[in-house]
Amino acid sequence: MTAHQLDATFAALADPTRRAILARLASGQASVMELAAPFAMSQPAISKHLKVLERAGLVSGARDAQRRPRRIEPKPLADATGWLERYREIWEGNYQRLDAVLEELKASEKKPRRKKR
Amino acid sequence: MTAHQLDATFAALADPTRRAILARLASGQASVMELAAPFAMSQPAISKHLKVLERAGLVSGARDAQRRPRRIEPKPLADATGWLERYREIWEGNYQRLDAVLEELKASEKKPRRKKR
DNA sequence: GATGTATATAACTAGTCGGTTATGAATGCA
DNA sequence: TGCATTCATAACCGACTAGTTATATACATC
Repeated sequence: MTAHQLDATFAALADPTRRAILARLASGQASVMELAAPFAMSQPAISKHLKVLERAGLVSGARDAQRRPRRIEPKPLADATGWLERYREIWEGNYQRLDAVLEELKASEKKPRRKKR
Repeated sequence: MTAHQLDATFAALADPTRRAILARLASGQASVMELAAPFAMSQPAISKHLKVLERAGLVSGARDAQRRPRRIEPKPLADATGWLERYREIWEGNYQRLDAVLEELKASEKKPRRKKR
């Protein structure tokens, strides 16, 4: 999983319309018209959002006559979740207190040039 | 947790420099100069990235003389992870086969106006 | 008080984003 | 064949992004 893929995945997730589309697709595939229905937005706008999602690999499309039903692709979403979870335990551990301790250590082992406030 | 907060969080994560900054901060707080060191990028560019991270609430800054050491803020990151995980089991469950079944059902209960391929 | 260091801010630029309207292409149906 | 439906694409626009250089601010040190 490359950095570029993560870029595209998180960028795709950074828009409420696209997140809503993904949420809708989580409950099953849907056509463009079906996906567009809930939004006060033109059909081409939805097609553009779908293109962003497809370019990120989060969604794929089949063909059924004129319809292009889309479905979710779980893999890159799992990768993005995985990236976040790699750091989760560190983030949620109480390292802020540890930071302070390390900072004190660093400050005292060098010549103490910083003034406390 | 509002949609706007999720927007800001995912947008902040959609840049490799900012993800690297977060990864660095996961191992302890750091000053701007320390954060800038690994990148072939000017100091103002890093300050701007930090501003994006702060505006999203992912990072907070203290003050220590001229230095502005930053640390990670786990809460909004946990919220974003939470959003992804809400759908994870659906995404990863084998709903694609189920989609097909549902589609067949829908097609057969209405007048079958669609032609199979 | 002068100088150096760490950081922020301003002004600028090129490129991307998210929307629009208009139009075209593929398909099903009368 | 002709019409309706579904969807994509093109051209355009204003706002934002990610970088730059130059400069200002705040503080420590000499």
